[in-house]
Amino acid sequence: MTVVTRFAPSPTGFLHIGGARTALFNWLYARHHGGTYLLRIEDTDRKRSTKEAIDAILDGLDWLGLSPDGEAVYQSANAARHVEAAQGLLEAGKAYRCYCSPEELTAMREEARANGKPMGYDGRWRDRDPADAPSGTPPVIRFKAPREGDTVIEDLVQGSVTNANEHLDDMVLLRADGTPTYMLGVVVDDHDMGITHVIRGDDHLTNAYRQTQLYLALGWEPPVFAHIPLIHGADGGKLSKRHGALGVEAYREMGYLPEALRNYLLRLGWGHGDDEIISTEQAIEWFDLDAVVRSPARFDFAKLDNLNGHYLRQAEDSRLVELILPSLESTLGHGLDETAKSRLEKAMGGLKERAKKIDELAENARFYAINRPVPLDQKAAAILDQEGRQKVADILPLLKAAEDWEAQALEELVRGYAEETGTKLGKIAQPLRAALSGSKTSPPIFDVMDVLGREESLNRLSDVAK
RNA sequence: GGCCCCGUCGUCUAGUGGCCUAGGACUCCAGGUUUUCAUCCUGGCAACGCGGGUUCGAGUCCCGCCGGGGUCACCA
Repeated sequence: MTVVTRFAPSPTGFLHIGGARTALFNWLYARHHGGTYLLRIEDTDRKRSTKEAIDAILDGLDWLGLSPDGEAVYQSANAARHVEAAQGLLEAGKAYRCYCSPEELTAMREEARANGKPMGYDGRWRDRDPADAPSGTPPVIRFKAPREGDTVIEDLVQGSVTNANEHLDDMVLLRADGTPTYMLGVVVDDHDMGITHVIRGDDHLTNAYRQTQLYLALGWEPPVFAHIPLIHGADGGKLSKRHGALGVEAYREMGYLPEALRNYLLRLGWGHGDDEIISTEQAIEWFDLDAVVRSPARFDFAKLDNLNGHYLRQAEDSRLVELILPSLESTLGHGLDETAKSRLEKAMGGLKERAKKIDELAENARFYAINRPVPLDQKAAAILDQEGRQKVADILPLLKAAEDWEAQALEELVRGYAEETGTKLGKIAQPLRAALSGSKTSPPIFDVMDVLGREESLNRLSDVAK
């Protein structure tokens, strides 16, 4: 059997982090088994679905490298097919018309709650004579769910889970306006799309019982289910879009790399021995549902940051330059010329070692791209006091006379000078750093001079020398 | 409230009856390397929710309790 998975978000909000992980697991499972990974937009509720949300989901998946195999399927486009399935059920006596008004339903629920009874629909129209139907009230179509026995799901993550059928009420298949509900839509679409494995958040676990009953009533074989635990916030509470969870685009804006987020998400709820840094190729080889943990995990930015730092150091310099350009240009207020870009690329090796996120990287790189005079931050100004400026002035002639303007040669030059004058290297390096970068920290100072070039370096130093 | 699921360091996890005086990673702390910062290296703090069983032996199996989460729509 060829594996076919799907990620099926509803376009009522952004692609949040839990959804992203669900997509990742579906993608990984399909890749691992040489199967197909599809995307279906669950826009059955037309009123709450938005174009913006659909775009955000598509963009988010694309950024994460989790674009589907083939075109996205829109559930709303299959409405006719859903209605057809419901009609079939009605004709077969497996569904019925219910004329309860919303008010009646609410009253029913309140009474049940007051009496401590299950709050579901009580099935009052289940076996009622159609002749009792009130005129002028369009009915909803409800599924005639089995009332005896149990529904058992052999879930690949949760194991064998059972629910007594008496706990499940008769769900609505077709609304009074004739439109299909999500519950009907998923079943029909998953069947029609040939989905073999339904991997989703375990908030859908109870739906799986109902859906299994529907599959059976329709004469279809249910797919294999795998319900993965939800991701919680740092406080242990539910992390959902309703509680301020962030969309993946927010992580992108915060300066995270997609491969880092993927690695982090992978380790949230799944493990492979002591392995932490796991490449996508490796993940495809190792991933399977049996290693998915059953308890919910909390989201931890500290670990994400650490992972991101790792992937940042691993990334191509040219790619990193492209990534920092937008924020750099916006804080600088102007575009960068080729000189600046090539400086950045040359400096990137030393820069990426010192940042955990893209925004931080951009900030640290800024001094390479600015025009003189270099603004000094507080710490740098303190270093460049009378004495500091004097140090710069003292060594300036030596640097001006340097034959070879290259990191190693410059270092030898300055070290020689330090030795001759009996000064600690740090005493000279810090003023140079402050003058050149405008702050007290930067990549190795001789590398900085190398990247900046003779003219720019000397000019920046002259600016502060007295 | 009914039903379902979960419970190992602060966090993510390894652990499937003896290899566990519970391992790894992140965070934090202390050292080392170093021209700053960061990287890197070394070391340290830190956990089986509680109570009963079963067993020669339990983090691992069973029961109860407690705690957390999910779900009960003409939303998805």
